[in-house]
Amino acid sequence: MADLGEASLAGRPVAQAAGAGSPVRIGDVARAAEVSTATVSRALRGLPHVATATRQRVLAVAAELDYRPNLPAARLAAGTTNTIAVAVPDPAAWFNATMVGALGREMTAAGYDLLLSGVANLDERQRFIELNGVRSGRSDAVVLVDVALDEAAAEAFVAQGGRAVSVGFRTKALSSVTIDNVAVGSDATQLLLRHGHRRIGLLSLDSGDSLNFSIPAHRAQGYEQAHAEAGLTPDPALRVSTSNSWAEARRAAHALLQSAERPSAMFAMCDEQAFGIMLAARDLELCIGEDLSVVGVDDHDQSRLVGLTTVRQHVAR
Amino acid sequence: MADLGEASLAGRPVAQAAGAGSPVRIGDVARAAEVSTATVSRALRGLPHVATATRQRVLAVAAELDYRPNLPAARLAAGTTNTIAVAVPDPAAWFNATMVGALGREMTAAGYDLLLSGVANLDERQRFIELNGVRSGRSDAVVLVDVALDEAAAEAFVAQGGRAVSVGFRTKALSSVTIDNVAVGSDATQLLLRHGHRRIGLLSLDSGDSLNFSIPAHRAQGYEQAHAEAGLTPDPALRVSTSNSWAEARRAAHALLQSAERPSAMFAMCDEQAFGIMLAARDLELCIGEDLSVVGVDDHDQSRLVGLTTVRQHVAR
DNA sequence: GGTGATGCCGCAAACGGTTACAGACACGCG
DNA sequence: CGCGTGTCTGTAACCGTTTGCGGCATCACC
Repeated sequence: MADLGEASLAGRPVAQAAGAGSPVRIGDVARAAEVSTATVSRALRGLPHVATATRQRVLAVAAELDYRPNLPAARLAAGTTNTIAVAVPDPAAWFNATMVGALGREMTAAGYDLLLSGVANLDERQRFIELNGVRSGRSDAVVLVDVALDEAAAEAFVAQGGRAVSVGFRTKALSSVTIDNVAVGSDATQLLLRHGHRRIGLLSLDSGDSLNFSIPAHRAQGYEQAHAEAGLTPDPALRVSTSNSWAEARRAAHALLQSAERPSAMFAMCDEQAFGIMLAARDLELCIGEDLSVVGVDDHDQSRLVGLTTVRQHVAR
Repeated sequence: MADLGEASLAGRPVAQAAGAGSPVRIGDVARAAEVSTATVSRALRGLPHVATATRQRVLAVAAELDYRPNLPAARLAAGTTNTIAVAVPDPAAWFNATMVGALGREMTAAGYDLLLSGVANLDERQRFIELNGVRSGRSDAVVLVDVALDEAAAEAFVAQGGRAVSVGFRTKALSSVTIDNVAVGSDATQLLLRHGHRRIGLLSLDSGDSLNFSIPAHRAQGYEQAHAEAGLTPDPALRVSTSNSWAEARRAAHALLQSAERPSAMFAMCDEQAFGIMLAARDLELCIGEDLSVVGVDDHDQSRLVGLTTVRQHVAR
């Protein structure tokens, strides 16, 4: 049965793909293997209902012909894309990049493609959501990393059949993975309180360009909570807020650290800000660890170099 | 002419997309606008040969119906994907992340999707190249960031009609954008020589997991060259090599800095390594800037915090 | 030997767009 | 008025897979 097929391809050169000769289509494989395209399709994708001998013959012929299925065609016919769209506010930021890297590894392992979009403002978010709805068939699912969606939008998205996962914020309509940011704020603050600090500055994150308002809010809440549990009330004057650029953080910290009753410690939303604070401290010739303690949140490798204490978040699982 | 169309949609609710009612296809738009699908297709994509009135009617109807073209179908028919696949060794590394961010911005602006793949070894590279050839129609082009391709592979790729751009290394068959890494190495070394250093350590990058062997080689070449121009010969003992992890760099630097005739300056391939060196220096209670000068290459924002001198590369244009 | 179950396989109809080609129409001009 | 020219639009043939359904052996079993 398979003899003819096997025989016919014996000894032929393995790669005849040079030049731009007419691309090999599934029909060509079918013809060469003396089966129908249906069988080729099934055999190549490991579906059942294909005799072992047939499958192997098809596999051999496909390899011989160097056949590559046409993805758009397959996607159209199957109605599935094996692609997941990932939205991050800024692909270059440490946390996001690390997250994208981890997602990429998992997806590759699972046979999915990763479509990356930078989504930094409401317009872009809108566009992203529209373009990745089920209807356009661009992706099978989306994961939103620190790109918040309001409940209504999330519901509408899933109502149309969209699948979405959110990272970094919680939405009822979506499954989400987040860390407990109240706990983060609380832990960091408690740490400082235990070390005897009583004037702890809070450098919060502007919601300006970010689409995830809840993180700084929750961490600030933890900050308040830790104070409350210690029977203290934080001085509102110690609370400032900037974007996540170290330059802005530096300016803000500079001002704060020059004030009459300057804080003895600072809690920053992210390490970028923490670096800014440390720069400001250096400007003012304050010694980190003695004159000023700083706690950040992420966990750059570099953090430890400069003696920055951080609450660690394990980005990759 | 357009009256009927215009009239018929006046006052209707804008969004009737709720629920998972049968998805709107191009035919529905055509029917509602009283034109053929061909005209709808042309109108929606801004192609010529459509009367202005007709185009506007189609646009209005499409918006009204909340029509979203099905991408796989469009791609199949048009034979183009509007997608560019980007390969980077490690999406989380600073340089790569920054590059991906910049590419993403440009591509979004140009209407392209960015498909991201981590390509860290030869198998993955092979897979990437196969999957992104023209034949599979997954992407219109690829950009290889620090993922080197040998000439033969590159030629084969373009011979089949593939388009590729390489970043960080040069290949005859591909257009490539790279910095002059010999100059980088030379500049850095000259800087140190000018400052009076005569024993300059070189911390090179292993080619182990990286797919781009030429960068460290070129920089090392610049290092040699600068020495030669100054009439000096670098001590081979000062030349070590690690992966791009700061931990390994730290170990290597530790050993080097403990040796009898330790270097007074170090040139590192990347800032990750430079950080490792600085950690080692701290271990040994050497003062950066006095006992040891360190020059790295990238340009993290954080670099300036720790007094690391870097040769700056403008990643984004 | 008849019969139902089972396992492989092929036919052909989708999937939802794009586009070559040709038709229709208006217009200007000799 | 006939005809060439140019602009707009429709018809229908793809693009290359996937998959529901039915056919046909083969086999087990009564």
